[in-house]
Amino acid sequence: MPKVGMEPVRRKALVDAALRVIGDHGSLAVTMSDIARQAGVSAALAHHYFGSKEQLLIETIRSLLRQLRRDTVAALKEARTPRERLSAIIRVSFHADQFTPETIAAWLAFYAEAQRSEETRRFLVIYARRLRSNLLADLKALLPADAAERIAEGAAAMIDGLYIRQSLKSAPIGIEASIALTEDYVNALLASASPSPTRGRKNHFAPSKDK
Amino acid sequence: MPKVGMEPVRRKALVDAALRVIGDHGSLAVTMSDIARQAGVSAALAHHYFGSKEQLLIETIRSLLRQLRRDTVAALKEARTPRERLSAIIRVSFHADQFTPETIAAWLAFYAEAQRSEETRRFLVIYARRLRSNLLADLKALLPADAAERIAEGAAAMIDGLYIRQSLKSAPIGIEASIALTEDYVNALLASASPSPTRGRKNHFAPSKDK
DNA sequence: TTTTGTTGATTGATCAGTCAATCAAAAATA
DNA sequence: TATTTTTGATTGACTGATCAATCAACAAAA
Repeated sequence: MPKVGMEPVRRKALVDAALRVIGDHGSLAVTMSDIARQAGVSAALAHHYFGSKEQLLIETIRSLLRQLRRDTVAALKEARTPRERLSAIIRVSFHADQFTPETIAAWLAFYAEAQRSEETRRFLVIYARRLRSNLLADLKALLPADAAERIAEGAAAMIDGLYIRQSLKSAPIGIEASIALTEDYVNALLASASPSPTRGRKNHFAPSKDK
Repeated sequence: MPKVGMEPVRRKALVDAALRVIGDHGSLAVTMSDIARQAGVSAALAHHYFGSKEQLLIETIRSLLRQLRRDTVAALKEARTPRERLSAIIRVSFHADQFTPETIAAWLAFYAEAQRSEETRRFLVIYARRLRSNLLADLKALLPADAAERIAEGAAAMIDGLYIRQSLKSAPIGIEASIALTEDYVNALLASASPSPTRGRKNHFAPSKDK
């Protein structure tokens, strides 16, 4: 069995195993032994390749993000108009792979971890920014910048909120319904922010100051 | 110092301490010693009154929920019309006490814990249901039931999503902006769901089933 | 003296991380 | 080609730290 060139194979196996174990267990409080067992190697080997548990977890979240970016790029490639691209972004967010209980649990665990681990937080901030700016780019083609920014913020929040609500597994909402809900939001706010594309917008964002 | 009738005092002190320590630390992986120290007693006493760490955490989340319900009931008492009540519910969700980094971190930690602890999950489900049904009750006074249900779901998701995004502390959104965003959503969907209150609604919620 | 409140010390379990040793492929050398 | 050396892969066993939970004991009311 012992051969040369095992490193990339083991690293991938361990990262994949970590994702699965974390997803099943619903928490980052899993042992290196659990992860290593899932990957079919010893815990010592996991330490050998990653140095520490924290580092393995960092690599794991990176892999989650990489997958999401791959999916997003692929989906955007198919879309023609800004409006289509918006739908593509929304669809990817609820893509079947991402929306399993295990993956949702893993995301949630990383969000919690981000409260303590600066590096984990950085990665999640990257995700949040990316989602927001993807939405923003296309919204700006349809709306004035200030309205576009608000809607991007709102849509991103709704997507994240649908995720977290899904994590409770009570009255699960379903992929299609989640997409529909987010699309509805975008449609309704596009309509209300530019009833006619040129003028007469109502300002829903009353700049009321904190009480 | 030892006097009789300490039990309720200590219980409250410990629960409050737990909330603070969890909020600061951003995780439930805090020790009984940490909590007890914050409350000014020994770890053994915390075990004496709560039996186990898990039980103390359960009581802590209950207290969080109790506070939220108190605030909600109070806010609803002031509101007259269904539309006012909707605004009251939204406002309470982002009430200053609830929207501090510490409290948000605590909520997030409990969401993560809910993946493992059945009892924690039950409490969060109660919260989710309560938010949804509060919104629903007033929306039903303004809209047909099916539209009301969708908007309630969407608004609840947006509220939770704004929370989770806030937890990342990058580009924090702020209380008033969060309220405005949610209000905007409700306004826009009220408008789009009943352009004239009687007929002509568009059905944004295509009942497409999950593939 | 009984009850209630309280703690320091201890126990037992769990885990991340380390280390020395083993094994087999690859490379170097004869 | 045959033999030796080197190197990467791999692990079991161990260590040190942490922590929840327990317990025996003590102090102050009742």
